[in-house]
Amino acid sequence: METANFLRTVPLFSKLDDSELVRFTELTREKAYPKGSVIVFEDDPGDSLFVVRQGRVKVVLIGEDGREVILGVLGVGEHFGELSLIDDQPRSAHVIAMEDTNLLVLRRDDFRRRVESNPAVAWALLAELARRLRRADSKIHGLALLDVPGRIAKLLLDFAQEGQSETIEKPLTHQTIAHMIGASRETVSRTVRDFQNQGLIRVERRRISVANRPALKQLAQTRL
Amino acid sequence: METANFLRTVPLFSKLDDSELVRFTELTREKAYPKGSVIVFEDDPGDSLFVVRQGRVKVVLIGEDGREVILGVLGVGEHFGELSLIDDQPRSAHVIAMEDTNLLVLRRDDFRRRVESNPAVAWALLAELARRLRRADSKIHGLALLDVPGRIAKLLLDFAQEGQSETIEKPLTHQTIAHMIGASRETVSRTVRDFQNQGLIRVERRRISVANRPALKQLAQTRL
DNA sequence: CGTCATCAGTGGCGGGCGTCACTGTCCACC
DNA sequence: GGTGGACAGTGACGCCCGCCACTGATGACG
Repeated sequence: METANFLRTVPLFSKLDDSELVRFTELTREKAYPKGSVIVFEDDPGDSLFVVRQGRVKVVLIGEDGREVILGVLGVGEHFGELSLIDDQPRSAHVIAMEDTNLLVLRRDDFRRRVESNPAVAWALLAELARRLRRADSKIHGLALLDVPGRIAKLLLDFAQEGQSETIEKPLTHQTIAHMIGASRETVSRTVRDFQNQGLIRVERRRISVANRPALKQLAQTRL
Repeated sequence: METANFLRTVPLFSKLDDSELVRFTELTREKAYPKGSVIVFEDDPGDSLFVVRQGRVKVVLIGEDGREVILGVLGVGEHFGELSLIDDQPRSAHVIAMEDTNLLVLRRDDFRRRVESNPAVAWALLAELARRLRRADSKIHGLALLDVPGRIAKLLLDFAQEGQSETIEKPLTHQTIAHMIGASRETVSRTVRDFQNQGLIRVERRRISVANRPALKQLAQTRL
């Protein structure tokens, strides 16, 4: 089955043997969300885990005045919603589709049973949460003591990292970047232009690539 | 045994039955760290889990220029070091004793074996990581869109929360607060004074108590 | 092929807050 | 009980960056 093959590529499930994988696929429903739709609301009681099958979503906190912070952008193969599933607390953020998106949905009870009967999944889940925690800490680090250029440099390096390549395939608008680093759109605009002029990055058709990695590292490094 | 009784009070272990608890205690070594000593170094390969038996430690990131960010302050009954233990990655931060401190130390392999053979521990660990992740996200939220007074208000409320009372027992220096919220000592000093003058908080002998919770909430709420 | 929405580029203004430099206070410890 | 170290309270200065207000570009869609 096709879904099973897809799940096999997701770290969370990759350690499972075939029969176990099939079990999971059977518990899965696929659902479509048009661009801009809200998939989960903060403070909702949450009882599902979602895996991105196609498209892209953003995890975002929104203040009452409407300002938002993007905690993360998730692409194909990434998942969200496990927190509420683990601790029964309400959802900690909104999740919104950035493009037309298809998600695999897993209900809590089903998932829990599978986790409990299969330590490999529990372990993979722990590893995933550990990874996120490290990233969150690193983000806090950046927000606490880097200026805007530093935060942007850090962001670009983070993205360039996970893509292996020097180029960042995800098209990011300045607005999105701004929300991710807690800055204004205008400042991002100016800074990106500066980076370009200094030859630190190369921009073509809304796609950014890293041109001078060491210099960016420098900026992202606790400089005043 | 005394250590067993202590472990029983720690959420991570509280779900265990007595025999299991005794097994854990047997794997435990107690170690003393004088005030100011570094318990773990960032980037070290880590292979131990620590539980605070007595005293207080801070989890801290330090930039090359020496500036630091405090990710958290841990008191009696709290633990750290599980990340490296889960994913075999190097430690993600320094941990430093803020007072003379006693820690229970658990080696990785021992702990892993116990986790694998006991789903209750795995589940408790998941819950703990989930809790931290939520807090980290909330911190990111604050750093990204609150000004310094807002961040301080938020911090005070967070502390007042977990202590149930309106008073914060942990004596926090302005410097420490500053490092926790990514601000300068001077600004914290001035802001605390302002809060006091406005009757939002009460300070006596380095102990802060919340006097006007709603007003603080207001400040901590995505105001400009 | 216009029309509208989304995104980007710029200038100007103002204020929040970091930094520097002291002064003052409180303990701890010899 | 004095002395040094940690902590706290100001004042002054300056700059980063958020906010406002436009002006372009680009691309989707009827």
